[in-house]
Amino acid sequence: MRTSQYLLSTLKETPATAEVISHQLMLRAGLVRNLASGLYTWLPTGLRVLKKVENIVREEMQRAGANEILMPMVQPADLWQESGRWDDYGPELLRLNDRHKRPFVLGPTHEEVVTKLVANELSSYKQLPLNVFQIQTKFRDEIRPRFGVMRGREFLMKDAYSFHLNHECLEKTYQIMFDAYCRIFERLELKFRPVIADTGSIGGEQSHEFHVLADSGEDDIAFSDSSDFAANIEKAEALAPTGERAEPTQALTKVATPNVKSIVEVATFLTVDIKQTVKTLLVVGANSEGEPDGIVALVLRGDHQLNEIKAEHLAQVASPLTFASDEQIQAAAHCNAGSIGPKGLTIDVIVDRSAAHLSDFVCGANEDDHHFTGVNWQRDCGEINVQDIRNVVAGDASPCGQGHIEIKRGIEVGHIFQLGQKYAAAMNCAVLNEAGKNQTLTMGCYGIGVSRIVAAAIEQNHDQYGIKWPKAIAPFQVAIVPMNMAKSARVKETAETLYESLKQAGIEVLLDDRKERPGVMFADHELIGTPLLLIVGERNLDAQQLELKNRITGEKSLIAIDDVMTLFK
RNA sequence: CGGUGAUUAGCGCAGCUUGGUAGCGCACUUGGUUUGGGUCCAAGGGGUCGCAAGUUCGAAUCUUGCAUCACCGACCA
Repeated sequence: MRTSQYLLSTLKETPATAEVISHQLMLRAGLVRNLASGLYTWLPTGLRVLKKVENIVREEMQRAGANEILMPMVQPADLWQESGRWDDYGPELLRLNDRHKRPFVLGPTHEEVVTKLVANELSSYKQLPLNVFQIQTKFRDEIRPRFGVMRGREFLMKDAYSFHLNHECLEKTYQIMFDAYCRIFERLELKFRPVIADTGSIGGEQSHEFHVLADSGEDDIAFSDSSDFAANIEKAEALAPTGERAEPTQALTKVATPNVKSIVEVATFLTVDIKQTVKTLLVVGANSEGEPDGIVALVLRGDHQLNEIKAEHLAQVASPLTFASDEQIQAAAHCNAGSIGPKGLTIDVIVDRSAAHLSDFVCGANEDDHHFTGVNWQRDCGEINVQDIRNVVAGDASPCGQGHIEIKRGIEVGHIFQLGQKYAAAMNCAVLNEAGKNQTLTMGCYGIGVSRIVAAAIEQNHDQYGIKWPKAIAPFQVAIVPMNMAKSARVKETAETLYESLKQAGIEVLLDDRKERPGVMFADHELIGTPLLLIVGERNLDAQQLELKNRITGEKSLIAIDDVMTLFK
């Protein structure tokens, strides 16, 4: 490709709306352009990278035995009603009507469509297992699109779905996909970790996320400092403190705490360690059918944070988690939010393991501007329901039994699930088994955010001058940068000859034939991150040499023109 | 969904307080100059100042409404 024919579209200045480095560089290097909130056009350079990521993913899926298909992006609503997700999915699901007023959705994922497909196509256990995948645009009407293509509303995703007669067979494919994912991210040269994850709205049993480690990531990942345990913080278990709870030593005392509301204020006012306080959160409860019903109290140690995912998995708590309104708080606790405590509440109380381990602690007195000190669970509150409902924090004992927790940020670029029979059962996806009986299939599903990987790769690979692409996904393998081509016939001829021979060898080469000053060219190529620059100039031509510059290492060296092709062997 | 802020040329911004029909840098066009790290000089082109209504002789500027974009939050107990 010649820059004179190419839509390079680099920007000298950073657009004001771009917050994270990958978004800034994607705009500056001319990879993408914003169309509307969360919607991006891919320019030639960005598309080249996107296609390379896509191809690596495709190759590894095929190597793992998956079949590529392509399903429609627009899906009939009745499929979603059949699976139950028409009601469950919420406003992220963009719904629309066709000209006949028939309801459709823009596909945020394809479990329904693929389950329907397989239900129709398969009839015998002999056809199992089957793994199909597609690489396709998804649409999710995100609450808050941000960070460019990192969390766009429209994005490119690889989604695979496997079908099995039983759970053992699913486990095998799940492991094959787990390994395929590791190979993909290794080929992409990204620093990544598989982590244990929650299954979220997709539903199902076991699940792993694949995270690219970067400070700009949106997820907290909990690691053990002495094993390979890693889990999304949503899922990382907080172990109960070891040892017996200390015996009460203090008398229960009610103290006035005028205008003292937050836990920090309480601890400061009473000069106690924040770890000797508990906070009580009131949330909407759930009845035996899982319908929202009543109010439930959740009690945490003052310095801990509620883990909403863990809380909403509890049978007594409504999902999604909803905090009680001020009126509901008054009705349940007879005081304002700043003074609630577990003692004397008539509603269900669920106590976190760490809070349950305290003795002689401080809590609200369920009376405005008053707290209790010297509270003890058994003595003052009776039997309590203890659960794990907090986020782990750095330094906690690792749930794997080895070492302690460390927390890092990650960008979720892949997610694999053991779905089980949720969709197959809802959509009647079954085959005849060996006994000639109808048997519902067991499913797995496996996603990779292809467009997000492009952003994640930049987050991990950049410097002050621009992007430093991993070799496997660089938009071009090499750029030819001629010095003063307009004035020197020799430079022009050498550059052109080199360009032709590289092109013929199938190498992705960009010839910078613009009439620009060297500094402009260098700056542009550093910005878009081409790994190798071949600099053609009068200076070295007498010796039949070129300058070779490595974008990643910054090394400069001289190379004989005749040896250039050896660089690509 | 709540809060905050922004919206003036392709991009980054000033002008608004104190109303008089718009400016700077970069980019772009033309000519010259320069040529191994974002040259320099000169001359140009480009804006219904987000949209609508109002106040006024007169609105980018004041008022009201709307839209879009972005950031923060959704842990206050």
